[in-house]
Amino acid sequence: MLEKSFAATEAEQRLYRAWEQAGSFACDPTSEKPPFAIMIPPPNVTGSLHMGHALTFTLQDALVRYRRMSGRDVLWQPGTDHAGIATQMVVERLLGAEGITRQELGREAFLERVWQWKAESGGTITTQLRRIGSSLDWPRERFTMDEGLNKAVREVFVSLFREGLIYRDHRLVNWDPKFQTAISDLEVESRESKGFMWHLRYPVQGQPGRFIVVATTRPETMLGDAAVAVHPEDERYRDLVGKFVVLPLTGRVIPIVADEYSDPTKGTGAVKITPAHDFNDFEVGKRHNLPMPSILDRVASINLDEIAAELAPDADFVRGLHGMDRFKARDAILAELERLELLEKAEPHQNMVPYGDRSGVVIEPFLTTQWYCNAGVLAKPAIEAVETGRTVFVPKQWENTFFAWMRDIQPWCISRQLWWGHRIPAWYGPDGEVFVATDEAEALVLAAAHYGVATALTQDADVLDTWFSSALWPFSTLGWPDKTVELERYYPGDVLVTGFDIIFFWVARMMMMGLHFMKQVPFKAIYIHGLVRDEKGQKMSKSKGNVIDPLKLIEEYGADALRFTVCALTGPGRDVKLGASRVESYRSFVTKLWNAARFAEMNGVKPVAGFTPDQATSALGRWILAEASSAIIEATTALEAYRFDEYAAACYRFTWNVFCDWFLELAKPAMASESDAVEVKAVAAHVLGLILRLLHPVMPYVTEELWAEFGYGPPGSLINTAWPVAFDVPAAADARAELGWLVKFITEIRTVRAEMNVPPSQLGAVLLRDASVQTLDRARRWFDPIKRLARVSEVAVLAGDIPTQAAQVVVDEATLILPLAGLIDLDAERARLKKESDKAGGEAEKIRRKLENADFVARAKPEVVEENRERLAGFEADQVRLQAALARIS
RNA sequence: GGGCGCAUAGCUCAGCGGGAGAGCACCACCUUGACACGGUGGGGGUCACAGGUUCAAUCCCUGUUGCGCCCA
Repeated sequence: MLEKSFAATEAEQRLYRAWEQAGSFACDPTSEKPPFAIMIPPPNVTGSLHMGHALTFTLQDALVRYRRMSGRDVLWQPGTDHAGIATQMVVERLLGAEGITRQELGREAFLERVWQWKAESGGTITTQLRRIGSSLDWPRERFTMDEGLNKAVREVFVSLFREGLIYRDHRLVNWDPKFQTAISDLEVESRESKGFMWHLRYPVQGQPGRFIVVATTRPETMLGDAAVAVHPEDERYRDLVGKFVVLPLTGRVIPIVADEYSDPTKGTGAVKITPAHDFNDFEVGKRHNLPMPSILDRVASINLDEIAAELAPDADFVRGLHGMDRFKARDAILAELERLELLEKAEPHQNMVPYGDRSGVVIEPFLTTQWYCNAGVLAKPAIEAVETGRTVFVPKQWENTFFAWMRDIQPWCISRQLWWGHRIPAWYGPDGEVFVATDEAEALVLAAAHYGVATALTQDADVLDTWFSSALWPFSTLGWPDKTVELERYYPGDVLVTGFDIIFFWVARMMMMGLHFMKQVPFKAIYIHGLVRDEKGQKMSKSKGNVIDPLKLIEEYGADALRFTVCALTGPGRDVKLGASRVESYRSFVTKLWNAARFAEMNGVKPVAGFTPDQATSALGRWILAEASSAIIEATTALEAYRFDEYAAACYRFTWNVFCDWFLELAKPAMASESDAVEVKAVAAHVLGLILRLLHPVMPYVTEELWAEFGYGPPGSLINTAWPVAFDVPAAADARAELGWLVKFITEIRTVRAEMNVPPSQLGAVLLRDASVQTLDRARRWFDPIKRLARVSEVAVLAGDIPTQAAQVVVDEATLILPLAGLIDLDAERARLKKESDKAGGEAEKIRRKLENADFVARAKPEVVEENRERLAGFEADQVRLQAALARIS
């Protein structure tokens, strides 16, 4: 016997363990079934489960469970990525607590510590993914730093290098002075901040007293200025182009150049050009062949090495800046310029300042030599794959975002000055010659060939961007570069599920690498979901304090409730606004299902071996079976279209509003009757089984629990039970018509009784007037349910005049008379009938006007015209009957 | 500045060329033989605004306003 309520926590742990131990999540490469593969965008190994994970993994798990039940051999590939910076940070922080730095420890010992940390703590996220029920194929779990994946990384690097698609280049990168590494422009967030636009006066050489005023937000970089640029068409400065200015403080002479980058409408129209410290200036510098001195070092302190030779002999102030922090140097330089009367003004200014998203410090454009990948070339096939529909975005609009980014993709800086990551497989000879090879032995062979003698080499100290290895995930996890059965079978994957914020990160890179190395797209579809926000629609963030912990929600309401909530709220292209109250209200649905099952069990409902829908003979049975079949179609269609909201709604509606509200209520008398009980129970069992199957992808625990409890199959077997398919029910249309009538009949009586404030405890008679034989028949047949549900003592044909005190209701051709002596307010009843009649009249009038329009009748589709004629007839008939009812009591 | 999206009941959102819907919240009644995490009934909307196309517009087009996001 089922407990009074569902003990989610206990069931979740027990069932998940059972599934995992039974190997229920495993794919089977030898299977005859068609494969279905989802690669997760690997979560960060340092991460812990947040609502974003809860969303994406719930949706993926629903898809995966649905496909598994639909007879596909499902591979849902789990794993994590090594998250270079994040992981290194975590371990450095631990070392910090012991009072040691990574440098003191040394590279090798440090990496050992990272692996040790990974072994101890790297499983947090994977444990938590189990909590929300993710049916990932755990024995196949991979890590981007695994041996096999490392092999793939080296293979790819060498291969792209030899094709000329990976190369070294000296250009600006986004430099994080805290971590002292290059970072991706995607790891940089622009924050609006209140700063100043400082106007600096640069003296024109040879024209004493004449200045050119440049406006800048970063005065400290003036030490590295290589030119002043003005717009070629700017009249104010035309005569100065080709002349020089004496750079204040340093005494260096730099040219005034004409370049369209300078915007005459902004600031003074003249801009200082610091090629080594600004991305735009870098381009200007290249156009004009300017020197590019850096004046900051790796930690963003002033470094004069590259400008020392050109410093004026008396530039002691500048010499004193060496080693000073960039922001202190800014203050010092401004003070000095002011003293020299070279600071014309300082205007308050809103500007965008780049910050490292992990370090939180201001990012510096920094001139270094790094490894680059020619993303422009790799992007072309990826763009084409989406253009030709080999990969489709769902919803489609996201392909615009993808195109916009891919068509303007910049060279991808793939080297990082970190220790934790895939070491770049490049070795240098004593003269700096580079040898790229999959391992050192091969590099030594190359070097020996190059130099003519065996030559010792030094490996590049840097590691690759984490996304370089994540990009290979869709095929590296399957064993590439080896030709494995898995690779053959599960590549390309069916769908990648992720948030739109990830399009640039994994999606784009996986597409590029997948197409280049596998010659096929990595996934046929990309389903893009929204972000999870709080109930007010605010982004969740620690600083706002509005973060919701999915594990807490699971503890409080159960994983099924959380999962159902997520599905129900996931519409296409919409963010998910989620709060505890939403989960709480959907938990009611879990409880409702539980209670319905409990009721069924109490009434001896049990699956009947060999029962099929075509055996049903009763209208009630045929009706609920036909409704169930419709629900199967709705749920399946929704899942096929990634409409998680519609899937959830279809299940909810059928279970609650059809099965519980009507079928079970109507079945109560039948279950108690000798003659009808057998069939109705068999039907109930059948339909409940269908409900459990339909709901399993979204509510795996409660459905699996009930599945076993009722003996539909052994414990833990629902996960591998076939997804239901729609079926025919004999005389379904008749059953639907009959039950449709019954529902309407009961509802109408309920409505009028409620409006007349008749207490439910008081039963009343229903007298029929003008009822057809069929209606009389039905009323007789369904008397028990009508009695129960509409609080009716008897249904009879009206004999003679209607009682003086009665309410009247029109149901189709019949008028129902409810004698309510002592309970009815005749004025109120007249008002009610008049309102009803007016409503019908109003509708009728609207349609009549439409039908009187010759254009409408001539041009509208015939079926629309016909439908309107029928509706008009219906409203007119209702109005006539309501008028008649009104006349009888006036 | 460029691009994308959104605006429908108090809230969250479906619908999307021919009858304005759901869930939650709200109000009233009901401890009826699974369920008060329940049952029954009800109220509530110039479908942002202004034009246009059409026999017909919440739905398509244009513009306006407001909000959100992405890119520069």
